[in-house]
Amino acid sequence: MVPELPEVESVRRQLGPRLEHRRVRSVWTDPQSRFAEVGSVVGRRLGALRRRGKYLLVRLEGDGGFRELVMHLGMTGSFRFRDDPAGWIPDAYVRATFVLEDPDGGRCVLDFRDVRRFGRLAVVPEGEYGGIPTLAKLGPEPLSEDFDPDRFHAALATTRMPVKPFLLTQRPVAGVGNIYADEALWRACINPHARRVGRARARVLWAAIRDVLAEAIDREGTTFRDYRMVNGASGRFADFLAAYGQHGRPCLRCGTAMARVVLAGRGTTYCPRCQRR
DNA sequence: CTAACTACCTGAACGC
DNA sequence: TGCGTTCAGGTAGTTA
Repeated sequence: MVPELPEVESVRRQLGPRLEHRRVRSVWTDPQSRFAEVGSVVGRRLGALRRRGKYLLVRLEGDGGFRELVMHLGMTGSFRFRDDPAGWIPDAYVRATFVLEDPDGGRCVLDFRDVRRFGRLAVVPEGEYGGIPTLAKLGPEPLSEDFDPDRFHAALATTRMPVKPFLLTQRPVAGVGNIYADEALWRACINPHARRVGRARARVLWAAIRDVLAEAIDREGTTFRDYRMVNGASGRFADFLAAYGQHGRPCLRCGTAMARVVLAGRGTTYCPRCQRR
């Protein structure tokens, strides 16, 4: 449901080729959604669509210094092309619409739809994320070489927060949200309340994060409720969840009933036997 | 500076 | 059937 790194990466792969090198002809934004500054993308040519954590970034090519369009799907954000063969009728939840023109003059219409309005669209000078604090302090990309097991262990040692809420801050690693935090901790047999994670267990968690995110990207993410691909399809990782949403079901490793608690205000599912404190 | 708390937002699910 | 309440949760802003 919730767009985390695998979901955002899947969106990036589908959306990117259809944005790059196109020029923005016009933009409409929902006045209630505080996206007014996005109007400044009109006339700009779009560079490659990149991703950092759960953020999508597009360089805006134009006069003077480069600026950047920063997009976050929040809880329920999605992009759809209105010329989609499956048909896409804009509804009350479309918060922004981009009319794009390709170099041959062909036009297409891209809608940003977001029921709960947690999504964000912003335009900033390229790389200047001071107004987007989570992006400014974002940890390393988990599937890049910047994500190093020893540095991850060191990062975990800098806080006294329980490990799961700390993962959700996006500081030790980028892009892990509630679903994949529960999955990675289950795989690593680490209790979500743990306040100290030793070097060896940090390495296991490091590997678990990389593995679960890579597997979820292979299946185009998890669709729990709202999340959809740009083409409207659902992600196929939901059937492979071992922890998230599985409370009451037997643990896939030991058969003990999975437990659910609220930790730092977030629903948290774990195996009380495999993931002992 | 860190960490804890709350607001934001709305449909779905739930309870009586 | 209908109405009110609770839940979901990523991020940002505020407070201690």
